[in-house]
Amino acid sequence: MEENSTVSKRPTIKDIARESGYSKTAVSFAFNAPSRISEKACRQILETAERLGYIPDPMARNFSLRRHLSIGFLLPQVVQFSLQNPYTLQVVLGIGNVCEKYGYTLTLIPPLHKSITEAVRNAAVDGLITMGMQVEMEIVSVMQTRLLPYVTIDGTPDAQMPSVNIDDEQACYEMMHMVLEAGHRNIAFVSLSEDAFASPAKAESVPNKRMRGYRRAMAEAGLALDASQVLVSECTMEDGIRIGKTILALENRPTCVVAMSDIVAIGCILACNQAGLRVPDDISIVGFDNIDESSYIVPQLTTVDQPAKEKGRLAAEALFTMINKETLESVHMEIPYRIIRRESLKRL
Amino acid sequence: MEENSTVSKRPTIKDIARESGYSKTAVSFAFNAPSRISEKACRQILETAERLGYIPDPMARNFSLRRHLSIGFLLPQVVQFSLQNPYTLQVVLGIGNVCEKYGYTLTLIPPLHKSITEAVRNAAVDGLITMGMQVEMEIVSVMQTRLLPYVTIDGTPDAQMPSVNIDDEQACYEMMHMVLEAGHRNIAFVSLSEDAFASPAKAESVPNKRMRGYRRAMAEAGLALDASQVLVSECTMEDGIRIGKTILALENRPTCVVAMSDIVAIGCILACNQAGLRVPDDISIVGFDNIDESSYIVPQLTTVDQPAKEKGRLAAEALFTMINKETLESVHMEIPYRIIRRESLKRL
DNA sequence: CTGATGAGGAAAACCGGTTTAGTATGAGTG
DNA sequence: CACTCATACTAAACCGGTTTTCCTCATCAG
Repeated sequence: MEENSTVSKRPTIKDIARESGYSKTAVSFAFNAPSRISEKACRQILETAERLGYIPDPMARNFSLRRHLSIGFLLPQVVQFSLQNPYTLQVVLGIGNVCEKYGYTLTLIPPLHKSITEAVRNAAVDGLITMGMQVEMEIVSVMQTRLLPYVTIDGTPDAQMPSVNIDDEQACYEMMHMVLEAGHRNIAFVSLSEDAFASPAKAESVPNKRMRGYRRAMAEAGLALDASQVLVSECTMEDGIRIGKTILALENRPTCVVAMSDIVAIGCILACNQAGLRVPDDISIVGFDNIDESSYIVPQLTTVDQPAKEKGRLAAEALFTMINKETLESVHMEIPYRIIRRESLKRL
Repeated sequence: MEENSTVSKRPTIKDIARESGYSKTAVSFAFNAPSRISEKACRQILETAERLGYIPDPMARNFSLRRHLSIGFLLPQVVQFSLQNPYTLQVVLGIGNVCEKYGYTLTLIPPLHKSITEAVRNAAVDGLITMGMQVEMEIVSVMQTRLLPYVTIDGTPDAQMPSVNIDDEQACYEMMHMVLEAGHRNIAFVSLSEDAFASPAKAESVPNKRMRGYRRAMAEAGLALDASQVLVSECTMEDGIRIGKTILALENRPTCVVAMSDIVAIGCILACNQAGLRVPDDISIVGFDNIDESSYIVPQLTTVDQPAKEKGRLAAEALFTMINKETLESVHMEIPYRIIRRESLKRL
């Protein structure tokens, strides 16, 4: 049943060709290469297009030109958590700025109910940026099969995988060193959970690298490792609060909490406040990331500053280099970090 | 010069058809409707696909199926500012959650260097959510011409434009009323600037609606309007600081600042702190939005709570309703707000 | 034995653009 | 005048899938 009176379809290039008396080719040229047709033809075609309300279908154009004009960011967690984590948000901002510069859109790809692999199979993008990716993951082979350029932030460097990182092991080691120097001996260490699409624990993941830094510092200080002092947290303030409570309930309460994420550290501070403990007088807390909030909160948080926005920027620039089929100057980018000592760490 | 040895192309459905000895149709069925072919054929085809590393081209599929599986969010400002504004971020989160639920991606569309109109013309999405849009804007006619469903948040309701709003005029009026009740007579009002893609000032834009609430409250209190007390700010903390400094430099310094955005209000608080003034003892400051930070900051901010995430959720749900060609229950959604009185407003 | 039915699969049309290859015309050149 | 060349344009192929249409063959009821 044809109802083209009510369900009016958009006009296509063919309609404009017919109506204006020119060919499809001419119409295409009128929009994309006006110099290749006469002024008169161009004018007539554009006028016809205007009259019929013709706008070239972006999907058809992109399909024909084999491009998407968008790059994807694979959210490490559900949307809610990913963007609520200020660190991740800064990364997204860094990526977004570069997209803007190149006239691309930024597609946020949540792990679909189906699976993250399915999401990557279907992603309508020219390239992907991921966080915490390791080369053994299934999605890596999907991206490779699709010949889709990709870069990982906070992932495991590999010949197959361009990456942007800081020296996580050393950063964590230095932080621990500072805490130990300050006289702490009973320290709770709050590690990061592996990401949503994590594969079997891999020696080179960020959580593991930091863990190595932790162990090294502990060993150097001659301290034994105590499994009950190592906890794992999601990267959310809620989970930080939960972890904080857990720590406060430990038999042998630590004098310092070293959290691998500021947002978790802030959650711990809140938990302490709720429990009536003062930071840092009753307990010291340090974090990692140096998000903006860390300098606002009372007490100001001791943390490791890592330039999140810069990570995003570098990853995106690298991705565009690959999209343009140029070769990367360096496949593994390591950028500097900085230990920032503030009020939340007290000398014992 | 053919270099198919190195520049290997991805296999297409045709290659799988040839290689497996079946037709393109059969291959398509193997992936999308296995029940329509024999088990044996399906097995052979999938096996061939696996062997050759075939993944159906998402672009081609989407093109053929006339869909994108993505909805767009038109960033009201450059990426940097949009997402750094916690209010906007909450809106994005609300939208993102819904996308996740429907298995769609969320495309962030920055105003391209070209123009925002160009961005909308080219957007590869099934629908668009915008902020602060008014029906006279050029992009509205572009979306209509493209037959692209759209919803606006904080825009001007119109028969042509589904919208999600609070009652901005009344909310602002009530806030002003409370400030006047508290005894303030010398009040600085910090209005919002119109959005990036603003059209000629329209009576019904959010900034204007709030301004009406402001005027009504002032009139009721029998106060004359003083143009020097009305300022306009970008929605960034930096600009908030700038505005704060400007206000402190006014000859006749106000006893209260009413800002139309918490992030600006917070900027004002910082400016006061820097100038050695205490809030609210030396000057009261109130905001609008009730972002999370407003309850953390010292002093806690008096503000209007508007459910940003809920706005995003409603807009996205409405958009999906339209994408599915169902009819909206209500085209103009107005949701409740709440005045929240906290420390930053002092009774004179 | 015959005709109807349904399953399995192939050919071709289609989605809406871009691009290649090619044609007709007129101007310029030796 | 014949030949080249540029201009302005068109027809058809192409991008890689999906979907419609149709064909063949086996099965089964009458």
